[in-house]
Amino acid sequence: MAKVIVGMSGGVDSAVCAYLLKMAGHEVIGVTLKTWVASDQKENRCCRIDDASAVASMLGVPYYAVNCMMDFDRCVIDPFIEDYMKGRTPNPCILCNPLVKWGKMEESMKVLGADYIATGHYATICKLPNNRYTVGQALHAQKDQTYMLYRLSQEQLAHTMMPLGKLTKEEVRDIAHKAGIPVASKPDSQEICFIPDNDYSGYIEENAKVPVPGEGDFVSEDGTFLGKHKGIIHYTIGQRRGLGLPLGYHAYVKRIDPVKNEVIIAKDEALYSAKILCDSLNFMGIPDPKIGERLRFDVKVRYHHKAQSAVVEKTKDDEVIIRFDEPVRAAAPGQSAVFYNEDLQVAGGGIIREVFYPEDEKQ
RNA sequence: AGGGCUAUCGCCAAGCGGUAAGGCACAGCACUUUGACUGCUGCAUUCGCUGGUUCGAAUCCAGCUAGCCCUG
Repeated sequence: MAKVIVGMSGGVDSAVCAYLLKMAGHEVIGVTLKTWVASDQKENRCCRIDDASAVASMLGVPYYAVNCMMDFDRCVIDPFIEDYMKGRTPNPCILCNPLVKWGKMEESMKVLGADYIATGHYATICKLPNNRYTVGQALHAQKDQTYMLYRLSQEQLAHTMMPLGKLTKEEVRDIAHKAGIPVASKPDSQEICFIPDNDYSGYIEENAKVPVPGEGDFVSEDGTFLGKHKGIIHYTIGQRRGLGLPLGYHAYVKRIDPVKNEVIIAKDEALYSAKILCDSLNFMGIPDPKIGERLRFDVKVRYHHKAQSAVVEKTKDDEVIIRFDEPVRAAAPGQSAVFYNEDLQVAGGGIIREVFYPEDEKQ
């Protein structure tokens, strides 16, 4: 039996995670990472101390709240805002997990003399024949969260447990109800935790430390002026709604040019790309490839994306070029590309830096 | 005052005698621990008004009204 730090958000999943480990005989300690403070505490969906502590006391386990707002601001919010200002589309959760959540839980683990960290993620931790750790797809594929976890280190994975990986959401809720866990019926969280009203641009405008780029031009791919946009932070690649352009066909954002402050508009069929470049790599199920090495994986380009077969070529230090068998739609710089092996385990991943379209290749 | 042009959903806009495209916006739904993302559904019995021609008109004709442009 081990001493386990359970990261408790205040939601059902992490509550059931703690419950299951306790029932299995582990010594459980609940920890909530306080990442940010909402003006209205009720709005905070990823670190509800009141709910989490209620669950902990019901389970009869020690409970601590850990302040990590400074780290969260520095590691998650600042890069998030900077990315948007550059016309990119970041994934805050992907940075938050290894840097803030695991970072703080590892500290707590050491301080409290625990052996493991556990979370309520829908994923399984696997140790491969090559002795490397990785995360494998959850049984409940719809809820699979491996995409968000690809940046965890070997060290972090080695002492992490994810007991929900082999359960469905329904089973988790069922367990919660039968165990009388207070948050059993709490709705699933969604969207980015620190922007509960989902107003990204409003959030960025309020919190940016430098002036937010203002209005500029919508232009077609050949540079024709199509209208005025509200500022590049309002758009992401592949977006259709909210453009306000009556062009007679569905218009989508194809690229964002932060230098010219332009948003380039195209039809859906022009949004497909078979080649992307990634950096900020993290390899999980395999060791860091050598430069020039080519590997075949199924690659996800966004969280809700079915992985597509592709060849990942390591081109230089911390850079890969991914060539898809079939072009993918609306790959967006700032999002992550995650590589899966044939067993749906994460081999690695990186952040998309550049997306190449057929017309780029001709030049 | 004379000449020309235009008048189709809140907005942009097809239609050119055969029984109202499309887009934007809006609303609802689905999806969601990245993207105010995506997808689906709804949205003019009616074409400035009044008559006329026709089996049949938003589409042709006449008059009226309004806006724009040119000439005085």
